[in-house]
Amino acid sequence: METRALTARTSTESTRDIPEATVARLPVYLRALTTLSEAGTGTCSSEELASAAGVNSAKLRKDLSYLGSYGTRGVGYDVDYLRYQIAREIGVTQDWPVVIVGIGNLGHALANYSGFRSRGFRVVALLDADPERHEEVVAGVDVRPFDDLEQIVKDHGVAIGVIATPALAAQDVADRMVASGISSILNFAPAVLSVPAGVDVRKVDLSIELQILAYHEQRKTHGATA
Amino acid sequence: METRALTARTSTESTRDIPEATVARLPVYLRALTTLSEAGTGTCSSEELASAAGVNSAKLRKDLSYLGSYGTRGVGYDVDYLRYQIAREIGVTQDWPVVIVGIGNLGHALANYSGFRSRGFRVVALLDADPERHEEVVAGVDVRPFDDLEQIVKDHGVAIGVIATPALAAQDVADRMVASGISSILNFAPAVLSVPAGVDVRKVDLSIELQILAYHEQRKTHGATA
DNA sequence: TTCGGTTTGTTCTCCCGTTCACAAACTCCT
DNA sequence: AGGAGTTTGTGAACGGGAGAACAAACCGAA
Ligand SMILES: NC(=O)c1ccc[n+]([C@@H]2O[C@H](COP(=O)([O-])OP(=O)(O)OC[C@H]3O[C@@H](n4cnc5c(N)ncnc54)[C@H](O)[C@@H]3O)[C@@H](O)[C@H]2O)c1
Ligand SMILES: NC(=O)c1ccc[n+]([C@@H]2O[C@H](COP(=O)([O-])OP(=O)(O)OC[C@H]3O[C@@H](n4cnc5c(N)ncnc54)[C@H](O)[C@@H]3O)[C@@H](O)[C@H]2O)c1
Repeated sequence: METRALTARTSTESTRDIPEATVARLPVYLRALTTLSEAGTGTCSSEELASAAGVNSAKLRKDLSYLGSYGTRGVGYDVDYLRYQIAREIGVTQDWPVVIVGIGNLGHALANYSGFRSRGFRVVALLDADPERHEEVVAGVDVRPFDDLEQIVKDHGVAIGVIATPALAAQDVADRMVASGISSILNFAPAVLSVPAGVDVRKVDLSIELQILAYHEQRKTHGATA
Repeated sequence: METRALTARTSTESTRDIPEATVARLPVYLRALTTLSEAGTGTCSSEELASAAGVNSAKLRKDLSYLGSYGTRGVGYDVDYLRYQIAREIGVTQDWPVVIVGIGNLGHALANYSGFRSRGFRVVALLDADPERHEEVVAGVDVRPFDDLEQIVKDHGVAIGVIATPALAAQDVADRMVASGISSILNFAPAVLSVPAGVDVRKVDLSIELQILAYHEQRKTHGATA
């Protein structure tokens, strides 16, 4: 399921491979640190940061230990320093160009989302197959034909693509993205995407989340009435 | 992290507790089965279904075994029968009323999302704190004041709430939801929510997903240039 | 310098999830 | 009826992650 190997480890690199579960939590820590920093906090303990991030403090410390020893025993972590270290590790110290394909209901919301810019991502293009969409300008970016994909990816060095088309079109869009050189895809369409090794796909599926909630909800109420 | 206990197991119930990882995959199987059914497929093997769902066939079989023995050895699974069994287990054979709070960019997209209805969820109310929103009608449902929450939850027996407000308002909205009787929350705001035991929270965070992709992307390109 | 208090980094153990591998069970053909 | 071929359901091995617990390291006061 995961993309492994292909990255030959050079000896000098600090590439200890960070567990996937830890990688998924680093952005949460990053956000918590940003909040703390904006609140004027200069130093924080693992307990405080863990609380702000909603995790166990032991887990937090273990996660951070994969990056290195950035804390001071008896004191805690320097908020801004740790924040930079995590940002660097994730790779959001500089902006990543992103394209969004499928500018319908969801695509509009994504294009208007300000959280992109503030977290290291820059929407360089909005693409849609429907010619009627091509006159529109969303959040300062104009909607362009889907066929412009290759050129845009090449021009801006885009590595990350977002799919917000109907499910039926998702696989085709993914194929075109991969062919254009995109190697990371965030998929909002309720479809299972098939991509070659070396390409990462993450999916966000609203219906699945709701169904998981429904399952637990059913258990709760079922137990109450039984 | 998880809400445990509180549900006393009565002996007659068929409540073998299904692993959380399996619960998260059942909706994926459900969708794959629906697709197969619509394509006219009457029977399918674990291999076929696993392929359609994008998972390992052994994992699929083990997952399904938690529900019961709904397959036939040497043959496979009856698509419609299995689909019904999974739907029943998840609890989406009847509709769940849902409220959405925060009808901005994202809230509009969610309200317009047709995938709700088709998967067992019905949006019974759209709520927003901004009075200027209250004249609007989105997807046939009119936007109402946030203070109507308690009454709507009571009237419709709402158990599931969706938060699409700015991060700063999310905790307040969650508190009001819980106080109103909602016990499952889907949170789109980038904030860590604190809720009492017995309330389930799931979060969908676009920025985190992108940052995880960026991390792996950085590794890929970094390995190439080194 | 020494000592008490604090907090990190890490080890160890346990649990959950994944995957392999195979016996049991079913169909179909002869 | 019997045997060959197919597919499910599950036992067992394995790997990874979560959490408890503690030694090492640091600060500040005396
Ligand atoms: N709206 C939501 O809140 C929501 C929530 C979860 C998931 N989704 C999923 O996100 C996707 C988009 O949802 P939506 O509500 O925005 O749908 P939509 O129909 O409003 O928008 C889809 C857009 O994709 C474009 N499109 C179609 N085929 C294309 C192609 N081959 N190449 C490029 N563009 C193409 C269409 O022209 C349209 O503008 C769907 O798969 C939906 O299931 C939506
Ligand atoms: N737009 C996106 O694509 C996107 C993607 C990921 C996450 N998010 C997150 O989703 C949330 C909503 O994003 P958005 O772009 O729709 O923002 P938005 O500002 O367009 O909409 C927010 C809405 O919430 C309402 N609101 C504010 N405080 C409220 C309160 N206390 N009670 C009820 N309603 C309240 C506002 O009136 C507004 O209509 C944000 O937290 C954002 O970070 C958005």
